[in-house]
Amino acid sequence: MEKSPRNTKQRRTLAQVFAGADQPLSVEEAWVRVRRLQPRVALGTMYRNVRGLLEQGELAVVHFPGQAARYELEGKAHHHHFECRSCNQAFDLSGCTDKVRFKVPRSFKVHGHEIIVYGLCAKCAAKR
Amino acid sequence: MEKSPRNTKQRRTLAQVFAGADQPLSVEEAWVRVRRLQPRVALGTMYRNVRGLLEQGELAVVHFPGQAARYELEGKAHHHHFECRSCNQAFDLSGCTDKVRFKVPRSFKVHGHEIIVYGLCAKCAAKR
DNA sequence: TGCTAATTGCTAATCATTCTCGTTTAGCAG
DNA sequence: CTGCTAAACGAGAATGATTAGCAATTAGCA
Ligand SMILES: [Zn+2]
Ligand SMILES: [Zn+2]
Ligand SMILES: [Zn+2]
Ligand SMILES: [Zn+2]
Repeated sequence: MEKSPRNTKQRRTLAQVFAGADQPLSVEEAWVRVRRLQPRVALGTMYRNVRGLLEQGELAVVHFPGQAARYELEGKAHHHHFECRSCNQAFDLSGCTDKVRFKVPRSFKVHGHEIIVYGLCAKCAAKR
Repeated sequence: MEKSPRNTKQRRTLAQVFAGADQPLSVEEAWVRVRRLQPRVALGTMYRNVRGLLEQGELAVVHFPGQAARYELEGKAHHHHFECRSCNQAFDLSGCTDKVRFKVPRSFKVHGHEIIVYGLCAKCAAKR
């Protein structure tokens, strides 16, 4: 009664690209890399497969305000991100304040949270 | 040499709507409320004026992963937001864990942070 | 080798947001 | 108060990211 996700060439290539990425990739960024290994892949297929891998828990989504969604391999420990406002790069921040309980009314049900720290990365901070 | 922003009726109404809002509003949500006070306002004008108020520092933007941007009056005390995953509404959470220090490398320059707590609001939590 | 449903490529359709352009109007000089 | 002009407006086209529809292709299995 389960689904039977097919092991297609394009899905394999996509997973391979994410496995070899050193930073979260947008769907189009991933598309560019996939096409280097296998031309003639449709962008729509990228979106479909990213969603598939996401649902299978193989990818995690990383959102940066005002930008297209990016994805990275799932499986890292709970962590958050730092966004450089100059070069726009994203960095992983290990750990979490754990105290993310806030004054959420008791009638609310908390599922999780997301934290983004903004600023300048080492390189960009040095330039000024 | 400065700009001369005109005090139009639609800009006034928009500011009034945000002043009376108890939660961050998307441009379309604001549009609905504006039209209750003044019909025949174009959506494009909403976007124009939101951007204007934003640039004048009268509004602040709040981003929710995968959703349209929301805006609220600038100048409130430091706070964060709760997003209901059922009805999609945004709620203000007062205060902050303050312990948001993380292990950001000392060479990085921190400007600020954003925290979003996900879950179900009181109403939606009750329905199940 | 053959069958069939999952997947693909392509295109059309959404959604949020911006842009264009002809018309209206706030703000100001006369 | 009257006119002028550039800012702002309304309507709708354009853009960029993402999703949906559909006929053709193909992975997985008998
Ligand atoms: Zn940087
Ligand atoms: Zn955390
Ligand atoms: Zn709710
Ligand atoms: Zn805070």
